[in-house]
Amino acid sequence: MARKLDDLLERLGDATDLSALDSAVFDLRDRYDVEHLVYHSVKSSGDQWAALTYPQPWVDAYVENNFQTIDPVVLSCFRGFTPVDWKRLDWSSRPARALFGEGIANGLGNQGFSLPIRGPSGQFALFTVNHRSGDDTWGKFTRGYMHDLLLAAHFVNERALALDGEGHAPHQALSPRETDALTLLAAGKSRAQAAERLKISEHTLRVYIESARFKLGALNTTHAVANALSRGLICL
Amino acid sequence: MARKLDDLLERLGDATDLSALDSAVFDLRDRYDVEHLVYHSVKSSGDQWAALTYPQPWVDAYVENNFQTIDPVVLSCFRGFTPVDWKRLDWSSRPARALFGEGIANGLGNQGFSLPIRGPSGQFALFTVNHRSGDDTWGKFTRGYMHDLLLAAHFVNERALALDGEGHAPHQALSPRETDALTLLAAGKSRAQAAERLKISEHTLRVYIESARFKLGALNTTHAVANALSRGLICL
DNA sequence: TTTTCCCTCCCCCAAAATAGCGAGGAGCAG
DNA sequence: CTGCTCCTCGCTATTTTGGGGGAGGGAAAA
Repeated sequence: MARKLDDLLERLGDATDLSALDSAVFDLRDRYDVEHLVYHSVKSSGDQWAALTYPQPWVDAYVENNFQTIDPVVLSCFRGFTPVDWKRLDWSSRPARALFGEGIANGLGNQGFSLPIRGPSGQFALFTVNHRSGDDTWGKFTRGYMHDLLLAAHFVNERALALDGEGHAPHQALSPRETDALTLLAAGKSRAQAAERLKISEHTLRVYIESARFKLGALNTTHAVANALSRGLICL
Repeated sequence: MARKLDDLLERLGDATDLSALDSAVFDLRDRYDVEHLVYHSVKSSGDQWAALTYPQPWVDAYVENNFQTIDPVVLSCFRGFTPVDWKRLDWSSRPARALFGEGIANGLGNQGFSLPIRGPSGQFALFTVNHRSGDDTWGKFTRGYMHDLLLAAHFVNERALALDGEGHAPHQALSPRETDALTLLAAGKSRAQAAERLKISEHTLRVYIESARFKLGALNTTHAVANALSRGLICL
């Protein structure tokens, strides 16, 4: 069963652009005979984008109305790690029910599960399998194909995030002291506290912060820390 | 081949404590006949911990010397999304070479690949496969078992993060305005500039920053921005 | 309906960060 | 040796933030 995936995963590994991903997603949908598959980059440094099989009117409506801010699937995935089965979510709130109804009206299936994936700079994406079936059929389906689709999802996600992240700046390295300084500031220390911790004068610390700011092209300390964090130059 | 994993994945899904994970990791190692398997929670709101088959002396040395701050594997995974093959990393720096030599001396294999995984609150973990072989054997091994082990890795990671995250407060979400404020500050804007951008008074903006600081338990603006970034609450 | 958040605005003053000008020594590569 | 970066320290003045009070309207949930 998993072998059914091998050539596809191979293709994904070699994918150099997003259209290859897109076609892979369509291919996956046909192989597993589900209603829809969606790869959706919810939060990213660049533009949001997606590789999906949803009908365009639904996508447009979703984007225009900023549905991701009320979609229980997105919200739940965003604060979790594990795959989420749609039917275990709380659809009780009014906007959520409206969203679900709208989806059905636009050709979506009533069942689904979604998988959250994160990148190093706060990128956040979803991979969703959408299907039309009763609860028992759906249960059998998830038991049978969950592993396959998760594996596929991870590959799609990895490839997508990698492609998405390719443009990111070749970061300038910080000196050890600069790293120390920014790390302490990111931890909430004031300049005086950080200087004390590093056993140097506050003025010296200031020099490090300024040179780090310069190297990172940052306008102030907060900006420098934010940059360093999102580039992985420091960590909390 | 993937069927070899089914019962293990089943077991993992039901795992309710870390020892179950631990035994699963040992089980995995035996099935695939590799040198070592490592699940390592590098960054987490709680304590760092791991489920691994490395010899204890090596683990102790690693922790004591804070090797994760110079380990190319950790550093590379931290700024990436995709699985990393050890031999494609830059081992040219002196401390890195020393680290590698120490590892070999402690019984580690010379080959490996590692997979980064992230959780919603900035948790960051690694799953590593370590093996002793020549480059060609290793190439065959990765081609043959990569998919299996990735799948296993994801399951271990998901389970581990879920267990790890169980005690953590479901961190308080920021209000839209608070998110806006922190996002602009992270982009290097001053309070005045951010207020202008949001078309509100600077006083109002300050209220948002303060309440965000309070919610995040941050000591100052920089701290709040760093927290929000690493928790994925804002992005650049 | 009441409560609870969220958004918006205002005051004052102390504390902290930023900007500008400096200086010298250590270590390493060409 | 010369130039480079890194590390260390000093001063003053200005700008920005932080902490402490408030207050009212609106929307959504309990």
